[in-house]
Amino acid sequence: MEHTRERPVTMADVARAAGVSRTTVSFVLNGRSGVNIPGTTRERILHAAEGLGYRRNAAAQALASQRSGLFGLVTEIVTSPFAADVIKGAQWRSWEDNRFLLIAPSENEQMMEAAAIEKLLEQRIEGLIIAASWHQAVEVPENAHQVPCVLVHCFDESGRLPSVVPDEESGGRAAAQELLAYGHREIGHITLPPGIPAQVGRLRGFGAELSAAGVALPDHRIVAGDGTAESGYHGAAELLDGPNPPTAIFCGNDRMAMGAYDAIKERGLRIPHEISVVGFDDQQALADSLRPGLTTVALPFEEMGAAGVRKLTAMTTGSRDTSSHLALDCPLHRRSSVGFALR
Amino acid sequence: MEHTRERPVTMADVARAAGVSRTTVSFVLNGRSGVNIPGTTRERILHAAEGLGYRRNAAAQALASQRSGLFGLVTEIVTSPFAADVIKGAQWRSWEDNRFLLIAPSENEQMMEAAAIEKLLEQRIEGLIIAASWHQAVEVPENAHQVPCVLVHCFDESGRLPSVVPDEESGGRAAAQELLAYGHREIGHITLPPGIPAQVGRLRGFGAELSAAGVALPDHRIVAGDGTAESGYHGAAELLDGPNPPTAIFCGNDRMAMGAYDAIKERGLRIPHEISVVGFDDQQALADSLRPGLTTVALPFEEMGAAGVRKLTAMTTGSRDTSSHLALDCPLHRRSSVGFALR
DNA sequence: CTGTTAGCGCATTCAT
DNA sequence: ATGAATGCGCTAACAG
Repeated sequence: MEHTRERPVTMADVARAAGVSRTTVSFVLNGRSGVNIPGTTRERILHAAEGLGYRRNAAAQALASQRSGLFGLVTEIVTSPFAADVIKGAQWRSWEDNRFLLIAPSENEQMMEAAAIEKLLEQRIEGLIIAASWHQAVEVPENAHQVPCVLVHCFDESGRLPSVVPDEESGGRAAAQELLAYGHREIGHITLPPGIPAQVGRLRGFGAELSAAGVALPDHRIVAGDGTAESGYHGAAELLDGPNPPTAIFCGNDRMAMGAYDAIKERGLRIPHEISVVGFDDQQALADSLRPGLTTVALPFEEMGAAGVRKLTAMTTGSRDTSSHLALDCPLHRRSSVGFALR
Repeated sequence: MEHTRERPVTMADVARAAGVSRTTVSFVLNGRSGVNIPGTTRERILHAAEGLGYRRNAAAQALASQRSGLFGLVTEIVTSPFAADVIKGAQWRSWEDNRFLLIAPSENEQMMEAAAIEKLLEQRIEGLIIAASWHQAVEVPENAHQVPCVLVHCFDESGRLPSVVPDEESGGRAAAQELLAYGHREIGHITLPPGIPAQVGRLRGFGAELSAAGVALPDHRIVAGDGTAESGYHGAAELLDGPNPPTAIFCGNDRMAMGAYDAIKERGLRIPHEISVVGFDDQQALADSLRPGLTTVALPFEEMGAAGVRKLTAMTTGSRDTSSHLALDCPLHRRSSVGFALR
């Protein structure tokens, strides 16, 4: 281990070697526009920098220019299985934009989140992304407002902060289209807790698409769930035990689909031969353990992360792109739980 | 959007408000040890900082102290499905250590990797982790040596750099234990390309465990694969079509297990009732699409990421922990492809 | 134990 | 077009 600790070469060194001033070096190395520097001088400087092994010092540059080139992302990285995808999208986009992304865990405790943001602010981030683990209205910590901020997979009540969310309706429509394509016309739905964006959007999109195809979704075919496997089990039981049971069930999320599977199997029905199931969320670990594999609607996490950064970039470069609210499509992820309708 | 751009509060401001010098403020705010400052003075300073809304400027601190508090991680984030887990582990550990982790994509092109590291070095990272997407010997770019560096999921030929790798043998043993527990004694193995660490270790551990249980693994039960599904198909075919076919097959990786599934189903055999299969890698997307779910050995990515950071921390704090090579256990991930032996 | 002084490496305004 | 001067906010000797 011999990281030879020679004094690092600075711009001054380069300037001296090239026989020009530090200013000139700075201009050349940063490709400053609006300045015309003789080609030979340019060459000489570049060559000297190369030869000396000059490397820019980001901290010094940040301090002097008051721009860190950093974005921050706060998310529940350790507890949320989705966070990784948001990070991936945001990270990739940041890198492409020639910026680094600083990640800080929030883990849902309001205090921790503010503290995490505080640390990011110490790093003088130029923009902040706050990502939630489920589509909801959030209370943004006060200190988040000290820098351009965009919300991902959430939004603030007041609507002042720009946000990137999944288009839940598009997901509902995708689910409906799939079931319709397989000939289903007797369809049931188990909802999420009433009022939350996911519940409202998924149901609305689903209902609209069915309706457009002339298929009814009567009230008795819509049973209320609460997002748990338990409620999925009971919801499915209710749908199946009633008169004229549906040939397909669209579950508001994968966890409920899991419960529905149990109720279905308990009744000796086979998926997808006798009944089809579509979930929502595309939770790997879950769809992984279900037999047969669950066809489900995915949330566009990676895209949301990338879109968040893109919006931030637009904001920090002053482009008045305050088309604040972006909703991204939720694509269907086919596995094996949808089959042709028997009736 | 009114991020009021007042002049940020500096230490000088705090010092003035508290009626002390900047040095004293610096000492107090950084909890500098070995200095005894009157409790009242401390209070006064802390209070002033709080009141003025002082926030440390990381760039300035980094510049002056020559320590950035940053670690770098180079990995194939966009193309490798495993990278996210390494990042998660490393990110979490870094945060706990009060450091930020800077991520840079390598995507396997040697040139890009050096360039990525170069950017990290501009940020004056204090340590670097290079993570590979498969267990291999790597050629470390020259510039990586300018800072403490640890390799994750790979190692350098010369053995000079510390590394954290999976204990492939432990994985082989885990696979053997599972099959033995289910009563199998006629077992086949499809190997990875000969010579690579994963091939050597997995086979060795597997063979050793069987041998310890008095079960033979004759040469004709070991067929050479190359890691592709195609080779898994052919390998399984060879094992099944020979005289005295095995009741279980341990595949060197999940992709080959996938191919093996095809050969098995083609011959009318049912998994796990008539034949058991164990894979290696625990590739979500793959195990996800296989029916029945594949029981497979997982690589400890998250742990490796965390261990990498821990090692880096030890190195940068001077602790002479040059117990350079760390190998972490590979645990079995049970799904549904292992059943009781018929014979 | 506290304050004074001098950089850290770079950007930038203002002369030349 | 280039160079000199100044400051970004903080740390770290060294004095007092």
